[in-house]
Amino acid sequence: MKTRFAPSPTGYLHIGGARTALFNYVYAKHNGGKFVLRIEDTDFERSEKKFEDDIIESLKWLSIVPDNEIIFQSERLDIYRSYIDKLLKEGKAYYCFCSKELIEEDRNKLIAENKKPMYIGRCRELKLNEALLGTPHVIRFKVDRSPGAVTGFKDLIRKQNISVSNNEIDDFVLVREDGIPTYNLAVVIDDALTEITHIIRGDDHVSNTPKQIMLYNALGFNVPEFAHVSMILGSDGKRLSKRHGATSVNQYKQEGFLPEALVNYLIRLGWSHGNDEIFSIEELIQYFDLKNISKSAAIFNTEKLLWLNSHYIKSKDPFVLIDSINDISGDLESPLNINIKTASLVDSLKSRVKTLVELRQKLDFFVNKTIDYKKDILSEFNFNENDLLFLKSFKEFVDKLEDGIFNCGSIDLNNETDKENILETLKNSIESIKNEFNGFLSKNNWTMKEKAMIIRLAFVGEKVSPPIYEIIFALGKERCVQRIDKFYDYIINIKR
RNA sequence: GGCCCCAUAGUCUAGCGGUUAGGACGUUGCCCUCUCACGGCAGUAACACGGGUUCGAAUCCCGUUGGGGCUGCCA
Repeated sequence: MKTRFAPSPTGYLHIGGARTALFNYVYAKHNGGKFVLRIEDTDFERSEKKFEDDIIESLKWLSIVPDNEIIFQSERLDIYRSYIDKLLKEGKAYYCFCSKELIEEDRNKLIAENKKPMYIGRCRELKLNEALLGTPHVIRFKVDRSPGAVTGFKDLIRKQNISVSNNEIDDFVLVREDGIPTYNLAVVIDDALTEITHIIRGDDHVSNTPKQIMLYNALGFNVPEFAHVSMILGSDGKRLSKRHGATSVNQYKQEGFLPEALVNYLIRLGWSHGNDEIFSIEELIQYFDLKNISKSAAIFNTEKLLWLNSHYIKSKDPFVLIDSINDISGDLESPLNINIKTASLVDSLKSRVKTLVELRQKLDFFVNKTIDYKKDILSEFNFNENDLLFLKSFKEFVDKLEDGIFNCGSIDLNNETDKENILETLKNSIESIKNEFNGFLSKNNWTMKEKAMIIRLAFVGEKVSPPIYEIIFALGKERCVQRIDKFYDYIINIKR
């Protein structure tokens, strides 16, 4: 049992491609089989190394790992040659010397007559000679034209036979003028030679399948099973394209999505397992079956992807999140320091964001040395003398907090037990701050509700933030005091 | 145009001849609450249409409509 994913490196790994790769991967693993990656780079005009790298990298990021050494079709040209010779010798393929212009003329004529634009078979029975072979030519497949001939196959997803009259199938080109085999020939030879048993691919290949089946038969290969997965559509029901937003896997990574979320989303787009929504890759391998793949096309819905992403972000260890954020931060952002203070904020922020990018952004108040207060936000509040008095005594309170509360000692982050202890230490510190702060409030007959906002504004400059105690802990005494001072001056200024 | 495929809420889907048509995202309301989230509870919304078959159809058949794919010396 063996499946494959065979992208052409003419673009970045597309989410549609990622989904078929995923289907192939989990299906193979579910059945204890192998999953093969093959790069179909026979189109030298459009293939690029950077796309090849992107595809391999993106698959790896998604944890879709092939079992083989990656196969490159461009390195297998000799192999294809021998099979072409065989077809030629057996009269199953023929040389065609018609120029592109001539073909174009034929086409236009047929279209004008309201007929299907197919090759008219001018060279089908041509007598060959040396001189002729020296001129430009392609090699075409000689489709069986006997009356009533039909080619079909059973599709594993549609669970029915799909067949087409041979009259609908052109004498398609097997080898181009430059001697490079076309897609239909190369796939068949490679799939057969690598003994692929199940071909799971996009819907857009259904009409190629009969051609390929003819080739399997002509070359004496066993015909594999076929499963055609419906396509992913954009929000307007049209084929997914750049105007629908991100389409490449790497783009999603850069936008702060977790691979688990993308995998989970992609698999659920067209596949189901009862009412279940959340799947780890291990669970997918356990449950996945072609039986439960939907036949109809699915519209890509970013909202649901965001929900899954927030779900996985919430479940992550803060240190892992810090790594992931640093992994995608650009040159403009300074990398996050890996320490307990950052982790404490990340841990608190992770249930408030939907992407890593958003998470990084919400950390700005902490990462940046100082903050700038925004007039449009602060002008919504009417601060008075009492607020100034509060700030004064609050500053005093913070200043008197024991240094030990903020000091968590040095921790070796590579040490797992240390890492475990971190959370405990963290909890204790925040608990201490909470107790001290509540004592401070009740001593003065103040409540959290009435004082939280002014503190939040002073420390973060925004109306939304993580809980107050956690901010105090993360910021540390010195910066807290600085910000209270700055805020005090700021509101005195606007009062004037 | 021709050929092939598809059709349950805004979206992803469960359903496989008898269900109050189930779940999830979204959305709305409430609870929790130092803000925002998270979480909890409740609500909202669907079988494209028309014919058959059958005691009975979202489920089977045919047609209509709508959508997608292919129609390359791209894959």
